[in-house]
Amino acid sequence: MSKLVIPRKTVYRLSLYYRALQRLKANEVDTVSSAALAKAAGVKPTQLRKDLTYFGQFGTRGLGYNVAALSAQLTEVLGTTHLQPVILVGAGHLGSALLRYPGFAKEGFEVVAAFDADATRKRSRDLGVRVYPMEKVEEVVRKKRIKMAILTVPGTVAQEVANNLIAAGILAVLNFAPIILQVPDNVVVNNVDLAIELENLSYFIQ
Amino acid sequence: MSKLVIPRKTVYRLSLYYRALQRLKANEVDTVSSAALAKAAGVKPTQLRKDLTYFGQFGTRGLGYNVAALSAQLTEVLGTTHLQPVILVGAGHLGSALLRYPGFAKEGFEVVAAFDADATRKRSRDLGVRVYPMEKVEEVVRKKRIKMAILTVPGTVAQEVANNLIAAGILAVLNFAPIILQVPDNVVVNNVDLAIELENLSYFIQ
DNA sequence: CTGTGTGAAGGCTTTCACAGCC
DNA sequence: GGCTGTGAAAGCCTTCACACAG
Repeated sequence: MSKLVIPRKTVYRLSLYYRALQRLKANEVDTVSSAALAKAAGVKPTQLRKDLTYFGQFGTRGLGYNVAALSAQLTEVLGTTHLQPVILVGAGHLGSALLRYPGFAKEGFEVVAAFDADATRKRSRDLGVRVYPMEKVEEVVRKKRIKMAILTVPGTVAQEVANNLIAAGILAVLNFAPIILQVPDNVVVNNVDLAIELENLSYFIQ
Repeated sequence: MSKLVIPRKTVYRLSLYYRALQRLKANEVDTVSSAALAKAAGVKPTQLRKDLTYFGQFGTRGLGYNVAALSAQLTEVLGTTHLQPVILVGAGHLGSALLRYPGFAKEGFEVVAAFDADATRKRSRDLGVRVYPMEKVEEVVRKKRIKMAILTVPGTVAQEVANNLIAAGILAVLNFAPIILQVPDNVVVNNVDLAIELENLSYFIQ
């Protein structure tokens, strides 16, 4: 009922809160105030409280939030209760590094297969997952009903590859190529553009 | 005079426009309408025009924008006219991949040195830049007057390492560690959190 | 007295609508 | 006629102020 009314930015911050809660849990803290949690997440306390009200009331007045309970609620809202399979397309330098990046598995994502135009060149290194030739991508996506893809191919072919992925059934793309993908309305794209992040930083220290 | 009033989000989009213009230039297009450029950058035409008015008038009514001229103006505003030296701290999988990533140099950033707690383990591979032990970081930052750092150390030590960098004179950090860094007001941080981006995508395809 | 929940106010961005110029 | 430049309106998000609960 409430899902569609949660603002995009709030959803994003929920992940930050969740992260911070995991750290608190690891430190065996079991209650936290909005002030403390907000600081850990880099936001203002009122914003944290407002964000939480979008999907319920979880705190105890005068006390704060129960770490375990709030954590569970966030998992629920974010839909990260079950593992989500992901493919990686483009096993160059960046793609290979991401395959070895432990952060995805830690947050509940499993990279089940990787694809590259030149599958053989990468197979030799141990990437922990099989690298298939690009031609296989549609077949695998369809068969395993994969919905999410990490796209680390060169910008020149990114749109074309994205089109194929979408045709095969991919609904969400984490795009590292430095172009804006044109996609249908039902497909979500998040862009990670490292050069732009640097450029942006450099502006603010001029 | 105008720099401080340009909204943060506008600055970010200026980089997108710049990118799109480079592609147009490569294709020898020399005039572009706000509609076409906006599409390439993934925004609405009115937004593009509004963004540009923050620092001047560059178009010709009835015609559009001169690609080369607008491109030059953006370089000016973004302060990317001269090369900006950057250091990379933490040469693990992700850090090493970033060292080999051609996108930084292409956009005017030179990674001049890398640092790692275990400097020797990485030196063997050809990363195109020297990997120094972590203890050297303050010295290098001070001597070379480096202002920007890419932080790819584990989350557990990220805050501590960031403190050292800032003490040495770093003013901007591109942070890949999955924590929110607490920094003084004069320091800028941009966070890139790959797991959160994936989590965010997964929410929207539930 | 501490700390949450929330309507209302405020501020920031985006979008509209159209005047102005080529 | 086509397309930019821009004040005004709308929309969205954040912050405030304070009621309320433990």
